[in-house]
Amino acid sequence: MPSQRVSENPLLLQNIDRAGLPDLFEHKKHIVYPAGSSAFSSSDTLKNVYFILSGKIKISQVNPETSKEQTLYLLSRGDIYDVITLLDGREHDYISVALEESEVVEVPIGHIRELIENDPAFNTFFFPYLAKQMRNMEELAVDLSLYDVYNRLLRLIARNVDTAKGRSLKLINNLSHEELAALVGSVRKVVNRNIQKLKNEGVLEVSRKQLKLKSLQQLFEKLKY
Amino acid sequence: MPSQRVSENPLLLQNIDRAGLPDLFEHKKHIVYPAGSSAFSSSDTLKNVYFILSGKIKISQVNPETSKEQTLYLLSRGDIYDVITLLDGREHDYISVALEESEVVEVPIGHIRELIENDPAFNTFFFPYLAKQMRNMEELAVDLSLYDVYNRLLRLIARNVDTAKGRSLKLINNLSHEELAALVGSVRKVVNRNIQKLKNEGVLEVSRKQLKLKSLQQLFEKLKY
DNA sequence: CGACATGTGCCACTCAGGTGGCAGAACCCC
DNA sequence: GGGGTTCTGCCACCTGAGTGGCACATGTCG
Repeated sequence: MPSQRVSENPLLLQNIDRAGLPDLFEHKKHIVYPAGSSAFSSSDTLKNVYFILSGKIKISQVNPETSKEQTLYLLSRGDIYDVITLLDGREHDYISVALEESEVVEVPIGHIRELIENDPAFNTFFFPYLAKQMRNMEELAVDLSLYDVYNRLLRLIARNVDTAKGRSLKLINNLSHEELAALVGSVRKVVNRNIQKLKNEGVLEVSRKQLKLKSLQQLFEKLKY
Repeated sequence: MPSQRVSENPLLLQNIDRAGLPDLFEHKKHIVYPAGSSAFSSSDTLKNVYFILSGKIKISQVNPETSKEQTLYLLSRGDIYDVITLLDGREHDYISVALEESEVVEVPIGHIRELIENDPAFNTFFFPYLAKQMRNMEELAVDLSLYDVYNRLLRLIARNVDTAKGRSLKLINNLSHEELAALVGSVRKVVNRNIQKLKNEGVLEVSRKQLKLKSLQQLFEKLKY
């Protein structure tokens, strides 16, 4: 079967192996970012779209005055960046850092625009993905505005319980307190304080760069409201 | 000319008069919400999409514990709601209130989905609109996380300087301090404090339910970072 | 193995911003 | 015109969360 269209697979990247994306993207380019390095930039995403194959890439913004940082997206396998520039063609300010070694596929933005125009199957995947991103961002804003750090942490954990694996948390299981702070919009020491509290309350098990759920029930109890 | 397609006008609602949307939307329904009433609900937007013709509709979320409120969107002429449910078909939690008398056109969600599938001209309007919404929500999250109330207010004002009319502010020019607080994620008294400060600094002119820019230059000076 | 970098845990302190309360101004509508 | 509602401005007070500083634990790598 020649040149299978990526869009014929509604789960997109789920079944694509390391070899890369199907032939459709002739100009695709496989890139590996080492842990700690900065990944694509604002000017890159003006020209290309990036499909994340593995790893973890943090997209954040920083207040130059206070140098406080807020993580906006934590990209991992299956994510697409930058959908905003993809939709309107305008530049988008952000900083990106690979939190661990990460593989991505780079595709010229025009190719994806063609897909969106001509390939309904791609869109059955793409539109709900857009919606998910919008919901996530809305949730971040609501969390920041309506909940204190303790509850933001609880909610972050709850969103990342891995229903399959039970006790370990997906996506946030090997982040430093510094990174967790950037995710919930606070600072390291305040996050630490609250993690200690959660530990004492029997919600979490904590070790260096490792959060583990101790009791799902405890978590839900604290979360009730 | 029979049945003009709405999509042939890239500015969509800009040129549509009170009579309503073109015939394309056979099942369209014209609705007027009185000031202070709640508009469409989560279950409404599961079935219909709403095009705002006039007025101001606040979409917000409330923390049931503290009853603090955060405004997520301030819809006015040209806005479409709810794009998230439109994209993924799933329910979306929110509260809506018409801050002034508002006219909308209700269209069954399936009709718009057809437009998106079949009408590229509609999409040249729709996709950038999506991007704008995403940028706005991102900006809200960043503001909440990285700036204090004083600066959030400054930024809110800056985003609403009416380049045409100079001194009066678009969209936020006739809101109570309570509503301004919900917009910037704070509470009435804190917002009041900061508005007084802005007044004393010569940035704003203030009267009941009326903010006016006093000095654009003053504004930009405070905003510099 | 040992030096160095990174991550964690706690202390004491400060302060922006949220709370409660109240008086007076502005507006609305009968 | 007058009673009631909404909005505004200020006060004093409290508290969550950010700051600075430091000791120690855990990794990493030559």
